[in-house]
Amino acid sequence: MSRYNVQANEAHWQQLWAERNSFAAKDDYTLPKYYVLSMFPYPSGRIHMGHVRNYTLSDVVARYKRAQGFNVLCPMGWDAFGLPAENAARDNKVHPAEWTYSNIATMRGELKRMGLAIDWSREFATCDETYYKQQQKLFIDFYRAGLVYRKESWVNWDPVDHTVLANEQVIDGRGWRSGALVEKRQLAQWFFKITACADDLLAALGTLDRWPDKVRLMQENWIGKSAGAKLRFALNGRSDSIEVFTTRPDTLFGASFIAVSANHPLAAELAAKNKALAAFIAECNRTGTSEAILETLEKQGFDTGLTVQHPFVPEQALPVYVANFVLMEYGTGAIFGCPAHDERDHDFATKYNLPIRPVVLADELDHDFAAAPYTGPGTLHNSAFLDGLSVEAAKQAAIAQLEKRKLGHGTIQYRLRDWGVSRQRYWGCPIPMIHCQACGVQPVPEQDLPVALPKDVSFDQPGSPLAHHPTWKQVNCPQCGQAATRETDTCDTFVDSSWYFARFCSPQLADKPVDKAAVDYWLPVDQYVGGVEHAILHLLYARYFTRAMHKTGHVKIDEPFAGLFTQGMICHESYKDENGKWLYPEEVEKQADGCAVHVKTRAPVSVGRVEVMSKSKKNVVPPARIIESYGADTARLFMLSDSPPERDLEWTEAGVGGAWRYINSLWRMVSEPKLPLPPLGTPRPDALGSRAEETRRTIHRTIAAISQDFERFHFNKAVAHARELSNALEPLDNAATGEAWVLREGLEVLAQLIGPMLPHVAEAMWAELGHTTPLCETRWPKAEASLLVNETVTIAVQVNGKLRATIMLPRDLPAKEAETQALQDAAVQRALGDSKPRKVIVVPNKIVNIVA
RNA sequence: GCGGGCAUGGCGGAACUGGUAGACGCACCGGACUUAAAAUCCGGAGCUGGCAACGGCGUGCCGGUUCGAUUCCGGCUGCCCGCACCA
Repeated sequence: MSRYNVQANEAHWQQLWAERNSFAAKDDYTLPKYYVLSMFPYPSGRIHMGHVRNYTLSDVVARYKRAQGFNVLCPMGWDAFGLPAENAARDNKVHPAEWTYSNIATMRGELKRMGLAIDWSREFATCDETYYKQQQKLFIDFYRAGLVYRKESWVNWDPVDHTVLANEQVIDGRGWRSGALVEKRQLAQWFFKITACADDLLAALGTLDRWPDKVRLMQENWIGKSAGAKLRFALNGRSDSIEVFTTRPDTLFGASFIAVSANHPLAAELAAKNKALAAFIAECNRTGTSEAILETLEKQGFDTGLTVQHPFVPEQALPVYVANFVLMEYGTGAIFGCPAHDERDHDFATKYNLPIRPVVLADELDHDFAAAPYTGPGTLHNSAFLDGLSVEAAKQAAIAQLEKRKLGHGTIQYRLRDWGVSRQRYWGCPIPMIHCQACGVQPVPEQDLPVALPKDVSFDQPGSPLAHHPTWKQVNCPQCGQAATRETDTCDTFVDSSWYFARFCSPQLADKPVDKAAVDYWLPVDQYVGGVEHAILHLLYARYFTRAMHKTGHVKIDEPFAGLFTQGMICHESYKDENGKWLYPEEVEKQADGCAVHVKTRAPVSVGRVEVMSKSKKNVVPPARIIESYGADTARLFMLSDSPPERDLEWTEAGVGGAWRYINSLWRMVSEPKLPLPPLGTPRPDALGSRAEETRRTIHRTIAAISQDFERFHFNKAVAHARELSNALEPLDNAATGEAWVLREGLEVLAQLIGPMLPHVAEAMWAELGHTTPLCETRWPKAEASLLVNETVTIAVQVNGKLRATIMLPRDLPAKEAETQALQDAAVQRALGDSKPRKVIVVPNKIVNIVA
């Protein structure tokens, strides 16, 4: 029995595709195009199973669309800047560039072994000077267009590493690496004005009909639009006022205090003369922003002794507190507290004995305001001109009155904040700006780009290596020529990934970020595939960046990704030894009794939950090993079968075995066919036996089914349909009735249908069947419409809703006749017994239900 | 706390707009081939009663609409995800 030689075959076809340049996207902009993109990988060192799943999914789409005649662009690149390279540099004394490019080389090799239909000629890494030079140009374009600005802002500061931390890098109030208590500090940072697009980013979500609802909803919540009012409270005994934002202007008459953030300018001003307040503010700033802390944190306030005037009741004075629960980053950093109708305000008022004044009453309910606030709908009371109005009407009326008295105005507030892109790191795109004492901030002149990273840097001391570099930042001001300094911050790596998809359209272009004709043709990406973990940040930033590139004349679209698919994660059982240490799957052997032992020591191993593969739990399987022993097709098949791609997938040895067996049986079907196959191109015999006819129906129904499965990303069903077709071809063994011809037709179609999923074995089958042109260059098969409908149909017959028989009837038989036939069935008669049918429901070609 | 999702055999899952629940596979059981094993091939199988023919029960739980509900509606329960002192 000949076995399919996976290694030789896969190498052969991969080489042939490369030689024939089979997957190059054509720069002929008159062809119908299809742009398939996977989220490009970070070159961490090795390909992991998540990559394999991601690229398999996009590869099926790419190959399917290519077979349909589209000019397909499916590129690959590297999201290559980032902190791990600096950590490697510090720990292993290897330069970040060397570490990164060597990882890229390894991973490129691993990816190529997957047999992906990628146009490798377009590959680049974001750390290539040619790429980040163009990014610097974009940065300057954005700066000139007023989309980029620099401002002082509060940041998470790690006092040990001397660096700013992203919110995600603060764990329980401590730096993720140093473990030091994170402080809040004010620092000058570069920002992209994403909030200016907030409303458009929100509204346009409605046009993204090929995005998962979940992702759109997450972005909607992230943008967090809320309508309300901004209003000023005049400070008693001073000439200034405090501005607050509220979504409940209707409850203004229930106000009993004002609270400002610990970082509010007024708090800072007062703290300068008040040590106790300064201590309180320091305490607030020390507390991290982590959820765990916030949940247990008590509301705390510091009475400033100041009071403000109520805007509608001037004689009423409200105390002003500095409070730990008011965020400087949202609204105006100050609120008015209405304890009767807000949970936090109620907590605060209870603690500090402030009045609770109910102003909204529900009609029927008797609410205990001392115990809890009331936040539902109702009618306004004790509120002067608002009395008797509903909450909604009162909001409008209050805003109208504020505007009339020039005390405030209706406004829209977003949760979304401007995108801070400054990072005090080395391995990133340098922000191309120069600080001049005389001229202020100046962009680097275009002819001086790129601002390249210096090679000679040290990672021994904490803080930014660029800032420590002895000479790099010294430069002359492009405006006045005097000595000036470079910006030493680099860009957040999310900037790099915000436009790479556009660069793939013209990756070698030297003088511009993108070629207009190329991006106008290729963009938007027709199908983007990646993990849900990027549902908010990356996808939102890329949407913003595209708008910014539109405004600066680089592209003419706003939405970069027309279709988005978010795949599930790969899971695996986890294992621990007797000492509670995690073990890799390859260190564990499952025994016949179901118990697991260590391969070497034979010590018992406890089998844990099936969890997302992660290095920390060691429940990972390196794809390279699977591909070496079973081949890329097996790995790909496993990824596609069983679990729908949006769901999590459990990696199991048994599942791999099943995939492997199917690959082999596919090869066997063509290499050792049950019947001698007629030569390629033999015309269909005039007379086919009934089994041959029936098999042809299955063949053509499968074409239709798999085509639809591919369109809908139902790859698990596509695999099932392919296997059904394989099973349907098995019984063909009668050469006299045209079955050999049908077998050939079935095998050819099968090879074509599995081609996008299992490209290597499909090519091997295709060649074995006598074809000389590679399968990947042939067109997708068409189903013969006449074979998609049956002349006879199986009708289910129910008695009182219970299935009692199935009968074969001619298609589209009149209801009356179907009814008669159904009633004559023996099983139906038995089920009816003595009772007479009272009513019969006939659904044509489907079901007859007899109600007795 | 707010927002969203999911729940089908031992397991992953299928069932298009309400119409034969369990396709396809994994694991399992039996048989063939083999000195033996592997590989391969054939067959079985939701649970349950029965030698069988045949019957009962079954899509997390309770209820509703319908001739008919995995599918629609209301109410629970359990898991999962996102956001969160957002004013």
